[in-house]
Amino acid sequence: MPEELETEEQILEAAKRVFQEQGFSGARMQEIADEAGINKSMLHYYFRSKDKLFQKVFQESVRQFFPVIFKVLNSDLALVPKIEKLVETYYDMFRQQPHLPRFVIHEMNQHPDRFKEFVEGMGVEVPEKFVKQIEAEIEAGEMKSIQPQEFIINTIGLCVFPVLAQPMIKTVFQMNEEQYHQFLEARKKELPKFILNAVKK
Amino acid sequence: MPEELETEEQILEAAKRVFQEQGFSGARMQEIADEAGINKSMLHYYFRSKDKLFQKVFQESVRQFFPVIFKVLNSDLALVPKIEKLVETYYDMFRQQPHLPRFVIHEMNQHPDRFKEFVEGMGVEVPEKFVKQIEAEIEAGEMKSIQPQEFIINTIGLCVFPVLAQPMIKTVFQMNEEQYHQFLEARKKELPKFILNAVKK
DNA sequence: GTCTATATAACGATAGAC
DNA sequence: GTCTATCGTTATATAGAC
Repeated sequence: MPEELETEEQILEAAKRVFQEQGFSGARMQEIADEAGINKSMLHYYFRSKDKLFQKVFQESVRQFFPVIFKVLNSDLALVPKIEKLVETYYDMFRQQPHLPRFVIHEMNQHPDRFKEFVEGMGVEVPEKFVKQIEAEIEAGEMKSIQPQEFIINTIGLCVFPVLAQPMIKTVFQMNEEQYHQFLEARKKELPKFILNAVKK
Repeated sequence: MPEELETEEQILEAAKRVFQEQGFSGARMQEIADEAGINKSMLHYYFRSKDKLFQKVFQESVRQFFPVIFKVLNSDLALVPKIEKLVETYYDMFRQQPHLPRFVIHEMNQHPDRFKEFVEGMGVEVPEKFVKQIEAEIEAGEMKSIQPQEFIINTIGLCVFPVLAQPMIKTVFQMNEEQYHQFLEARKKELPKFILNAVKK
């Protein structure tokens, strides 16, 4: 019994690595099997088809990418520590799974309808509490007038883009692996300042 | 003679559409042939292999994505109109080729070494003039202290992300095609303000 | 240059022994 | 549950007629 869960879990972990790196059409069932250290036909025994295995991985990835952040947004923190926490949460996630954001972005654009259906099914909504927090700050004169959705999109974009654009950044600004890593580390502190300045009155 | 150029150009245009939408591994030579209205074997006659055809398309896409923007950055405009021009240039580009940024991001991550070699070969450098402009503004006390590379990355990220995340934005904020289009239009005016506020002293 | 027909390899998926 | 062997399909690529 524990054996069964273990194999299934090993497959899912291997599939996650391969799919996130190569995407659905670039991934090979053989490579997933090798990565999991098992036979190719086991993949079909456990998940029937490449598509079904992919769906599992994709849905789990979406669950990591969005709700975690919305949880932070809807927490009870004040604006400043909340943004700091948000940036930190994202960069911790990306350190462990550097291909996660590109994977989600690429695949949700390949099948937008399937994506929409799935996300609506899992009950992701506009982070209402955060929206109200922003509106309150604006009304209190603490913050410039901005649409909450703009603010959310800008914040997530500023977190995600440097990870998506890693090869470009390394090339144009002539960074090696170590320098890029330092760049991301420094950014954890600089980015919240940039974001908060943009809306500070 | 004009015929030959025409066919080759038709193939490249078709390949551009299919590759940008589906990526290298997702694209099918048959689909490119259909899209170009010609026979499948013509693709090999003109470009020998899928990989060679892809390289052509990818390199042209990279040439669109980067240098156009660096040209704006290195122009003689003052900071404010320069940022406005930059945002406008990107969104004009994305309206014509909505899949361009995702394509470049996905594929440069699939083959970072090949990408680096190619970009270095085409002589893209840090936009020095813009870097000096920012340093001058900071020294004059007009602008908060920020690393020029941070500023460039933030600006491009803020332009690109809403296009990459289209399905997510539509779903979470419940927009239809028309509303998403309005959102992008409004953003052309709002985004420069956001960026400039973030660095204004 | 452009077509049809086909070679060749790769991939997802299944059958069947253990 | 796990393996080996193999089927059926699809993809890239080429050969050869026109």
